[in-house]
Parts: sequence; C-alpha cells; structure tokens
Amino acid sequence: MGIFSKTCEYALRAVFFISQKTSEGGRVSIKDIAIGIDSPEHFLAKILQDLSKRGLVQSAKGPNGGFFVDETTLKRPVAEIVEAVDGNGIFVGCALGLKECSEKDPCPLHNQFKTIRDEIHSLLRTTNIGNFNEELILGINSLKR
Amino acid sequence: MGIFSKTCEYALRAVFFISQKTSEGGRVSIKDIAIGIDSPEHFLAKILQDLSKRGLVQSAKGPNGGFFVDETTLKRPVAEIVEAVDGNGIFVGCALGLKECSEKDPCPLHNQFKTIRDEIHSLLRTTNIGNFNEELILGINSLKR
DNA sequence: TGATATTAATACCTTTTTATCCTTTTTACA
DNA sequence: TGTAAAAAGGATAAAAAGGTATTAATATCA
Ligand code: FES
Ligand code: FES
Repeated sequence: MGIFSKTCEYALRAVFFISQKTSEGGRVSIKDIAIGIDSPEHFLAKILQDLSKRGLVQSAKGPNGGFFVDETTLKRPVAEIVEAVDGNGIFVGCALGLKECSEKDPCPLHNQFKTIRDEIHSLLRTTNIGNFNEELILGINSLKR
Repeated sequence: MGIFSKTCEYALRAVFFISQKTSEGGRVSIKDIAIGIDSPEHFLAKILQDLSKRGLVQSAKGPNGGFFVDETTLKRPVAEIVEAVDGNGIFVGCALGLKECSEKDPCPLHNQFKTIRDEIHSLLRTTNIGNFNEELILGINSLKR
C-alpha cells in the first residue's frame, strides 16, 4: 500500500477528474468517472456519496445530472479530501504509532520524521483542488494507469 | 492510520526495543517486548516470527531463550523492516495509486510528492536498526504511549 | 400532465486484507 | 526424563475493499 488508503487514492483521483471536467464545462457521471480514473464503479459511488455530503463535490440527480465542483470548492485545499477520507493521522500522527507525537516524549524517528510529515501537510494544504485542471486538460498529468 | 501499517509500527518498535535490550546484554521474551512497547502480545508474536524468518531479528527457544539481534543485523537499515512488512509501495509507489509512478506519465502530485517520498526512503535507508540504542537507554527516546 | 429514461443515493452482500487470539512444538535444565 | 519456559504455527475476528440490487429524484417528451 502507498501512503494513502486505496479509498483515499480513488477519492483524490475522482475529485481531480471532476474538477477537470467541470472546468471544461460539464457534469460527469459516476460511470464516466470510474472509466476516467480506472476505479471500481460502485465503490467509487460510495466514496463520492460521502464527499458530496461533506460538500467536497457537488452532485445533481436525474438526466443531465452528475458530479461537478463549484467555484469555492475549486479553491479548497487537497488536504481536506485526505482528511475527510483517511483522517489527520498522516499529518499529526507518530511514525511508530505512539498515542501522540510529542517533543516531550519522542519516538526514535521523531526528529527526522516530523520534518517530512510537515512537508506532506504543507504540500497538501497549499495545493487546491482546481490546481491541476490545465495540466489535466493538456494531458501533461494523468489519472489512470 | 499513520504512514505505516499498525503491523509495521509494532515491528519497528519491537526491533528497536530488542536492539536496545541486546545492547544492554540480554535476550528478551515476547511478553516483555509486548509490555515494553505496549502492543498486543500474540499479534506481536506473529510479526516477530516473520521478522525472524527473514533474519531481521534472531531468536532462541526454550528457557533463557528470547529475541536478540546480532552484530550484522544492528547495521542493517530500518528501511528493510518497513519493506519486509509493508512492501516497497511507500518508497516507489504513486501517491494517487497509479499502477506505476513515472516521469513519463505523472499524476498531478508527482513532482512534489516524489521529493518527499525520496526523503522518506533516504531517511530509512541511512538510519540503521542499532542507531537509537543510546537514546533509548538514556530514556531520551520512547517506544510506548 | 403523466410516462419514461437517466442518474445519484441507499442498503446489503462477498471477498480480501489486516489484526488478534489460541494451540503446538522446541529446548534448557532440574 | 519430566517440566516449565519460550518461540513457532495455525485458527479466528474485524476492517477495508469491492460487488449486486434497489430506491429515490428529476429532466424531458409524448
Ligand atoms: S513521537 Fe513519533 S513521530 Fe513524533
Ligand atoms: S506518478 Fe503519482 S507520484 Fe509519480
């Protein structure tokens, strides 16, 4: 497994995909998202359902419905998706799973790990959901394979 | 969940603990390790069994038996434990779970993520199992709570 | 208006992976 | 050679991942 859970990987890919399609001017169905990011369709549906409840994507039922992201959502940081799905463990948790990461009672890896962990947090807080639309449209970035 | 699996967290804490005890001159039983790192005893047994097979810790059965690490093991990098338990996904895998991370067909997070991922890899390759014995003996570093 | 097709939402089930507990085998030593 | 200490191995439980089926909402058209 990578650094995120599979659920979170799908969530990120899906949101980037929806964001791109929205910026190209259209809604997109679960089916198309699943194809576009190469993920199991019904599992993805459940993930999007959850993100939708949290307002991290928008949805509309019925013909011509589908998922999209509004202006404000485009500006929200990617970290919010990760936090919604995997929690904030990756941002604040101890590398060795101690109850809490602390300067007072640090694990062996603490000093070096904290730096890296903060970089991850910073990266995901400073990039927002709509950041990659251009690159995706141009095909510079990929969301499948 | 943190950056490593729970199994991996226990494995790392256990190996550090065994390493410390060895350097203090003694073998240590699963029971004592479980107490020392605050982990479920029988789950830990399973993990150590596996690490033992791979030669990442040494063991002796029977009375006065227990776990210990030999000289060469002390010098092996921490990365080997992580790789044995969680695989190398965290070192080489794509952040968004694409089949493979590539410069040719990068995901949106690739450029910035690769740097961080390499730092993690580097950190774990350059620190070895015995590195923290002193700090642990002195109580500067902690393996429980 | 009412039927219909389209689409997301919900509920439930199966498989796989991860985490935990219980039993057997080995071994030093009295 | 019996016994207790200890690791190794096997069985079980819980959680994550993935799949199936049904329901609810809604735009469109006859
Ligand atoms: S205490 Fe372990 S990372 Fe801070
Ligand atoms: S392609 Fe995703 S991290 Fe390299």
